[in-house]
Amino acid sequence: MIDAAVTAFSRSDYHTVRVEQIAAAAGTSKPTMYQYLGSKEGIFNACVRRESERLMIALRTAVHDPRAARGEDPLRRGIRAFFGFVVDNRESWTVLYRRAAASGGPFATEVTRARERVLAEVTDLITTCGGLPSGAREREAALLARIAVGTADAFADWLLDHPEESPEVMADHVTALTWAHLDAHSAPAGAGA
Amino acid sequence: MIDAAVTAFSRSDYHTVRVEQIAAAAGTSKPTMYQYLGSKEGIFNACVRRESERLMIALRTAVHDPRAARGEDPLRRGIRAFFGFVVDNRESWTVLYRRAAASGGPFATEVTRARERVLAEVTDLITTCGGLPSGAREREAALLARIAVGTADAFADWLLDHPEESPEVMADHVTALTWAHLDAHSAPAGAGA
Amino acid sequence: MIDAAVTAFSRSDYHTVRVEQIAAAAGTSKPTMYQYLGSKEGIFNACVRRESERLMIALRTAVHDPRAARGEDPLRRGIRAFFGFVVDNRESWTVLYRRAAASGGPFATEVTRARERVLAEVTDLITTCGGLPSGAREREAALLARIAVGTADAFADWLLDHPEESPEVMADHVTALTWAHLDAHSAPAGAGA
Amino acid sequence: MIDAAVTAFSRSDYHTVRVEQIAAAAGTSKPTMYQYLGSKEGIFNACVRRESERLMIALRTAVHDPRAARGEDPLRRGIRAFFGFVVDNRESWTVLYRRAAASGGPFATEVTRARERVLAEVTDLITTCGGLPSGAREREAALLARIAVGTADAFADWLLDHPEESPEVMADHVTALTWAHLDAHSAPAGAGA
DNA sequence: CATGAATGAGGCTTCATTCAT
DNA sequence: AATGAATGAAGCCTCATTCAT
Repeated sequence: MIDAAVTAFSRSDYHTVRVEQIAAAAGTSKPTMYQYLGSKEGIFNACVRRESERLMIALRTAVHDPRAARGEDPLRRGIRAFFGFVVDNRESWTVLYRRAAASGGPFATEVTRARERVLAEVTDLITTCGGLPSGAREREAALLARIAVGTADAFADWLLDHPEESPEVMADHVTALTWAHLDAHSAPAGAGA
Repeated sequence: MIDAAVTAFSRSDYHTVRVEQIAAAAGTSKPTMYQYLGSKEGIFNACVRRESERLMIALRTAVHDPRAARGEDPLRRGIRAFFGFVVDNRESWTVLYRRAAASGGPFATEVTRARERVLAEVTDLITTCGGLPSGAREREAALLARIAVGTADAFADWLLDHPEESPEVMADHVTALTWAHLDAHSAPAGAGA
Repeated sequence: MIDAAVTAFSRSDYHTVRVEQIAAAAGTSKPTMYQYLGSKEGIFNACVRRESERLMIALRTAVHDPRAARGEDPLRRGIRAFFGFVVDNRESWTVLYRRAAASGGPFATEVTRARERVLAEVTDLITTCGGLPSGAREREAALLARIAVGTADAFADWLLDHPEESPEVMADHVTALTWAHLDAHSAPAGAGA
Repeated sequence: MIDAAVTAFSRSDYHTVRVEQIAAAAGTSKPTMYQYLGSKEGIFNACVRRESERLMIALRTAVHDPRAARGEDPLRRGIRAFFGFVVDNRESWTVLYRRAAASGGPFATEVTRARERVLAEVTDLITTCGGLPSGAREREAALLARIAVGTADAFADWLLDHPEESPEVMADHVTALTWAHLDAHSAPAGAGA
């Protein structure tokens, strides 16, 4: 039922999606949805909450995965998981990130917070993984998280037009990019790397 | 009059913005707006068109600026201009990029095209400036453009929460980042850069 | 529900009738009407279709009525039924004939066609009933139909101002008039008949 | 200027005609029209008044025409003139009769009255011309007038589809019809003439 | 409990109508 | 005197939301 809602909200604007549309896609009727989710905003929030949770789990699982190779960088595993999630769950990602970015003002309680939660999680990932060079504080981690998120978003778009690209390779790019920024930050003079 | 519309559309969702609201902010009345722009979609399209144009001009001007230092990289000047535009014209940028990204389906003729135009312009900038290392084709330029745009977007957000940061320095970061990606792309090994 | 619409449309111009007005008269609300009829034009078309059907049925029933006196002219029975319908259902008639005549251009799909359908039905009645004198072709039947319709319309108006008149007697007048025209047409000399 | 209005009002419904449309057709601008006619209703009333006057004059002129043949029936001359007017001035007639018939309630002061004025004039024509047989009172004249008007209207429509018909011959039909009715009225039994 | 049917509230759009030029 | 530009008022339509079944 929420699945249908996620799909719908990922395809169109919040205001463009009609509750009846979601109900039909979910194989039920409007009143039933209202019984369970309370309101349209409730439906949307439920979507955000659930997909948000899924992303968090994917991230944490990847980072703390005991089966992971010892030698691999936890940060790298995290980035890979994050990036993979965005690519594999484009609908979820759209609802989580794009719709949240689109809503101006305190539209839905959960909506704007969702973006922050995503950002916070990625920031946390970067921070706790200790990938930051000496002198880098959490502030830098936050900026880095935003850039990583923006990059992943851009890349997901890119894959739409170029399906032949390998997500794996691209994940490497993003990781490299992140590291590159860490270095660049240490010496923000300008050119080179 | 379009100014008011841009401000409004940057603050809220397309559907949330009320035409009367724009009219009031523009110091005029609804019918007057309809006389000039035809419809709500017309108003929005006008915004997109104008801001789009402003961005293009900013970009081209910066690249071909004869007053620029001889030795400076045209690509760098372009990136700087682009980035500066996003930071200095957050409202324009929101309308141009975020709103366009948020609209699902072929919402407005101009809207989805705006995003592509922005992307195309940046791609063009990267391509024609010859900043790409040997072996890089236009496909890489397109990907790079998306990443640059995503990064700039993420960064503009960052500035909102941290106004003490200097846009200048941050512009350098982004430029560095772009270069970093160029390098990373050549050798996507992973670490260092 | 359509009853209320017919009454409303018979009382005022199409544009003067307010949908809310109809809804109120029907004991329901605007959205309900739109759910069933789709649009204001849909409401009007529904009226035209239904009343049109009623007229057709009244006509055909009268002509083929097996209980009718053997010796009576089918044409006469038809004219009587037609005339009776116009007099007894002034609202229906107004919607079917006057509103259709008033609409300039191809206003509503059903509207202009309604008038033609009425005319066609009456023409058909006259033609098939074989009431035409020798030498009369279908062209004369069509003209005759128009005149009969116009006469009935004029007469219905007359009854409004003179309620004391007996419709029965007047129906005879119209029938006589129709016959008279048939004769007049054969010898359009001018006087007497 | 009124010419343009008459043409416009004959082509479309009162509400469908836009004042700007009339102004454009008249080669002037809206404010100018308002200066002269005061309001949209004023414009319409002016049309009705003028065309009404034209019809009256045509009728009276024909009836009292001293140049007319001595032996010809004045009533016949009147009917002929009336009928000719309807055919030759379809626009005027539409505004005068059809639009008036369409307006329900006390729409425009002049409008509903126009129809009555037309009817009254024709009634007067019939009455004063003394064509009525003994025993006929003005009531019969009024009914007769309505029927004549309705017939003329129907006939004008007919001519649209059959331009090859001669108005002259048809005028004879109508006159014959009128006489026929006079006779029928004397013996409203039914058939024959 | 789950649904078909109903509605209250509100948005976009359009005209008839009037000032400043 | 004639007009381009501006607006107040009002209508159609839609959608989130709720009763009776």
